[in-house]
Amino acid sequence: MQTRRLEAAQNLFREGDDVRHIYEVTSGVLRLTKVLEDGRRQVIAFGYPGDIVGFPQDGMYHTECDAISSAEVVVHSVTDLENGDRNPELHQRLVRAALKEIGAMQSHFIMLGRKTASEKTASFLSVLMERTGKPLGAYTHFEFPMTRADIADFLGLSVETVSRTISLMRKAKLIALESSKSVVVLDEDALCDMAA
Amino acid sequence: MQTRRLEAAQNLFREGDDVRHIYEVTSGVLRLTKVLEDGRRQVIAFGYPGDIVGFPQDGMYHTECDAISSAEVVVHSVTDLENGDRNPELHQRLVRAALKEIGAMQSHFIMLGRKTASEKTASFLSVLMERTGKPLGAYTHFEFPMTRADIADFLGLSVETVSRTISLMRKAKLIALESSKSVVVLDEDALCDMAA
DNA sequence: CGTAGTTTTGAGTGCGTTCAAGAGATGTGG
DNA sequence: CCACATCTCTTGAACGCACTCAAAACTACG
Repeated sequence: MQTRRLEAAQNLFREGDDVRHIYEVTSGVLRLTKVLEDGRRQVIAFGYPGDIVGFPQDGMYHTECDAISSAEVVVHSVTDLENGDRNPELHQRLVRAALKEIGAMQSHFIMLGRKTASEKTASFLSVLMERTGKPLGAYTHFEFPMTRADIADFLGLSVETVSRTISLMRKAKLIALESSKSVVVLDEDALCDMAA
Repeated sequence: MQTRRLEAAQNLFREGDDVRHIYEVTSGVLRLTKVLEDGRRQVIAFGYPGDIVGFPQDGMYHTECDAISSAEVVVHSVTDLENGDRNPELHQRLVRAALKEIGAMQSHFIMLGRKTASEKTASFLSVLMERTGKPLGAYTHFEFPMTRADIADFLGLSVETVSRTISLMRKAKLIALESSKSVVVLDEDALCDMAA
């Protein structure tokens, strides 16, 4: 079973590259991005451990993929996704991952299209909390490697709006910041309410 | 091979229903929608002939699916998506369709998150033209069954903005309207430019 | 210690929204 | 077949949310 290590900021694949492998994240966090010619960016997804990235279309990757923290991935042959003969069990796992990806993207759609800046930001923190949070006394603590710009490009907002919204959540005592990338959630219910 | 007919406005499945079948559109147009509790809607995709809808996650549909014109679908067992043993050829076709769906959704993301109202509307008409347009003299003509509200919910805009933007495109002589759902594209290049 | 990148905050603007009203289309029952 | 009700589409006016521009505070790194 082949693995690969990535340093923070290192590229895994680019849009348009031929797909030979798909990757299963085992540690660290990856970022999938699409870019318009004029530089506007959209972060499609973040790849956390357990996620699979690099689904092909017409034999090509359709996003950029970069590590945003040092990370490790298991390398799978794309053949196992396309064909069930070679390794039925792995094949089924990959197909299931693709379906999960579709579901996740569908949820992200309504966020991008129909939620306000506050709702988007609260949803984002809420999901991260569910996925990576650890109890800290009565509260929940988690860290994340993405910058405000990454979050903004994920939510379809400007960096300034993300920062401002997080500041508001701080002032409203929903969260506290240990550093700009380390959060303590003080009021989970209020955070979920805000996510709408 | 089992098929099913749907009348305009008829429901095919709802969010939360157990997935037993997935559907291949053979005629007409379907609409996949997600709805927030307060009524805000997001159209995830339109299902045109050749498209496959109803990909499951955790055994459940994650969108509503309604016909927006009379339509016909081929009914496939969800087993053939999940398992390659029974019908390898069909299985492969369904997996490929799922991957295509992921690619299409990724493109839709940057539209929702990073494009302006004009760019969104032009992209929408542009894609529809590519997919369903027929030559009409030097121009291209096509019709579509979705209302302004459907388009708005697909693009993350208000009905009024969609209507206004289309009116602007009319005044700029990029398009002409035969009726509100029948378009003649007068200047393809300008339309593509506008799509950014 | 200096430089470059990130985050925060402030001020002002503009794009797309909401609210409102009228025109146009579609369908139903008398 | 027409009158009426309903839904869709368009257009106008005014508002407000999130944006851009600008600058300062903070952080990381060589």
